[in-house]
Amino acid sequence: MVRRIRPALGPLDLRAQAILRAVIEEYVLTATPVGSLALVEKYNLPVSSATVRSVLADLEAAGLLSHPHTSAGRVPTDLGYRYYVESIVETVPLPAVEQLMIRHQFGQVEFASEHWFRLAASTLATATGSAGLATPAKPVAARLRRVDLVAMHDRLASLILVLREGTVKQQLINFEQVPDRETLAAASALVNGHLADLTAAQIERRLPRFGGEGPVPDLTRRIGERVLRTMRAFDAEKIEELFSDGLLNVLAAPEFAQSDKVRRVFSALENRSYLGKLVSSLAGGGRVQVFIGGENVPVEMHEVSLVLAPYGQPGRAMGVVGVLGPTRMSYSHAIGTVSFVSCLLNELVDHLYA
Amino acid sequence: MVRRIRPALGPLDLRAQAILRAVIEEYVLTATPVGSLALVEKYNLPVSSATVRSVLADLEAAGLLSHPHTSAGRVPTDLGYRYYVESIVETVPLPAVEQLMIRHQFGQVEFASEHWFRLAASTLATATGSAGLATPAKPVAARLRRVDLVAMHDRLASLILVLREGTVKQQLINFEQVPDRETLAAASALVNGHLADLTAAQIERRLPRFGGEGPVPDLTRRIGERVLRTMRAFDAEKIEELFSDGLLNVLAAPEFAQSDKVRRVFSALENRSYLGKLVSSLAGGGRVQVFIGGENVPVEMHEVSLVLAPYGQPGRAMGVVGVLGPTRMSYSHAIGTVSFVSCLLNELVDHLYA
DNA sequence: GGTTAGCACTCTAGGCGTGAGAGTGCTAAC
DNA sequence: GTTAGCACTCTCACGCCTAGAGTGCTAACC
Repeated sequence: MVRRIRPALGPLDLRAQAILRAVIEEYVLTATPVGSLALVEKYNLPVSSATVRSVLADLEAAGLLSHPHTSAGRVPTDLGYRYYVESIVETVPLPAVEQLMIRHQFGQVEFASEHWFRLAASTLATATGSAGLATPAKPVAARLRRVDLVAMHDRLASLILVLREGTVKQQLINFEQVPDRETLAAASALVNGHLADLTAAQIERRLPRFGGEGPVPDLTRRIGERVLRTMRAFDAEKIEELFSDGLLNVLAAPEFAQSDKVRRVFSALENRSYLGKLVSSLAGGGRVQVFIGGENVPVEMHEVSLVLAPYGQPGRAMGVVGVLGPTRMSYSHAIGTVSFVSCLLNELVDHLYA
Repeated sequence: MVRRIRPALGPLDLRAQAILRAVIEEYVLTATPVGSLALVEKYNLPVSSATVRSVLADLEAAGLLSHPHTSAGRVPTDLGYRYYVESIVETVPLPAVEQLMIRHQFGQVEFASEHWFRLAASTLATATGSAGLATPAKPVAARLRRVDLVAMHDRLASLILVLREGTVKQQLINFEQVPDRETLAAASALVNGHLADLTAAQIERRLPRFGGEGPVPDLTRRIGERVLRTMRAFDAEKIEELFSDGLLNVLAAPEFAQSDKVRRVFSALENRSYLGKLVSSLAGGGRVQVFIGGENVPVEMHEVSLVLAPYGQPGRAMGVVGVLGPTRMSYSHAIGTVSFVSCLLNELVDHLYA
């Protein structure tokens, strides 16, 4: 699903690594091709610019750097970033100050899972200066905790499903005439008795067997079917809810000065199907993963990178948080931040499941 | 709040109106300044280009048209559009075919209010080629229908508020040790008995009076307070939920070829406070309203127009739907579409309230 | 008086050439 | 293996120019 190109070269010698690193970090900073002279001056390299030039030529031959034109400096390729991320950069944990600030923000917010994702996205956005992404922790297979029937008026009732993971789903049901309160309560009690703590699959098996029960068999059956349908829909929906924040950060980057590129980034984010795939591939567990520029399959994402991390409890409920930014992003910082936020969400989800 | 500039001129004579109309419609179509010759040819005007030129000069003097530079054609001003919208264009209802298609879509979707807003936004987006906007129908003052307490595990419970308008709010509550099922049920029954069908203000008055009741007075009191807080928050939140769709449509328009303009449009949409004000000013009732370019207060919205309509039941629950597009948009079509969709939502809300 | 043809005028968009500047790659010396 | 020196290449910014579009004015016309 993700075209992952491994650097097809032996380990670079230390000097080459240092120079690659310098090129990348300088380019991340300035967004302009970097030349040999600038490198020597800014990074106090113990060699002359001529030597640097020959190393740069080697790195270019290896496919790690490229050349917009003859008389321009070097620009990292996707492969260069990949090598940098995997072999050069050390993952620095987020500074304690920032950790504290973020923790504080999470302390401030209303204690309801929905707020956490929004906050995660916006926190990531401000901390990294890119766009923050977050999906809710989605249960692998939702389990019903309880249903409730509430009359809205004499022809409409509201069916409320509380799922074991704390999510609430609501559905409206039309009636010729809504049954009285006791009947509704009896029906939902019956449904609760039979279907509580079951998954959609289990409910489906159980459903035929409690067809004609209770004082109003039709009603019970109807509710049962609605419950099943709703839970099925919930299980099926991929990442319908992908919170994002700070898109403007990304659009402000100089590489998106032309509006068509802006539009491409934009449609990248609307490409839920690809992001959905990434998310589900990540949800298996593991740590922070990085998807650089052209490694992303959709063309509209060839100029952006994703730094994503799963969170939650494997096998129970998983979600993903991360960052979307220009390929030219500070990967070390992004990785550190995403990693921290995912740990934070882990704690919260753990708390939810005790 | 909205700087509304009324055209400060007497009624234009018919020929001038026809020419203004032609200029606007041609400009909407082509996005390039329109010249006198093109007008005569395309719109079969019974006069020569010289005559048209003198009329154009008059319209420009009146502030309805402007001139990018000496040798360019005319471009409508915001005032020109305003005059067009108020005095020239006849509001055409949406063609029956489109009406049917939209109705059909609404028939397909899950019967739950949340889906309607999303659908409204996306329908408007595709129908008008601009960005579609929709806010949920927000009750003037929410009324509690019922609360429910569900244990999640032994230290966490979920408090569920069903509001009379069909909305469901959920909150998590921490415990040292969650009380058993019966206690929770008793407590929520007590709360329901006292607070059902009340607004936040009423609950606040009632709250002190049922302090020490029931088997677990502390619990009851705690829930009561949480209920109040949640309902307060719900009443206070402006248009936290503004669904939008089809932003890419707008960004693709030639007037946003430079990326800084794109960014401005973008931040316009994130400017929830202004949109919120518009929404609440509209929510009083009334029909479709149009806000053209510079009539909008925030600078970042000076190049876009809004066509908004309220829907819902005045005094009970109101929301807003509409369209955001470039100033150069087909107002007649937008007005027709927005009007139709707001009527459709009216029907749905009516159904909700019976 | 309103309308029209004719015409000079104005302004922009785009193609072209030029020169400065940046950075390379090569070579020969260290 | 490293470095200084230097010729070479390419882009970017600037100014110039022309073609084209559209106006505004004037004088003739109905």
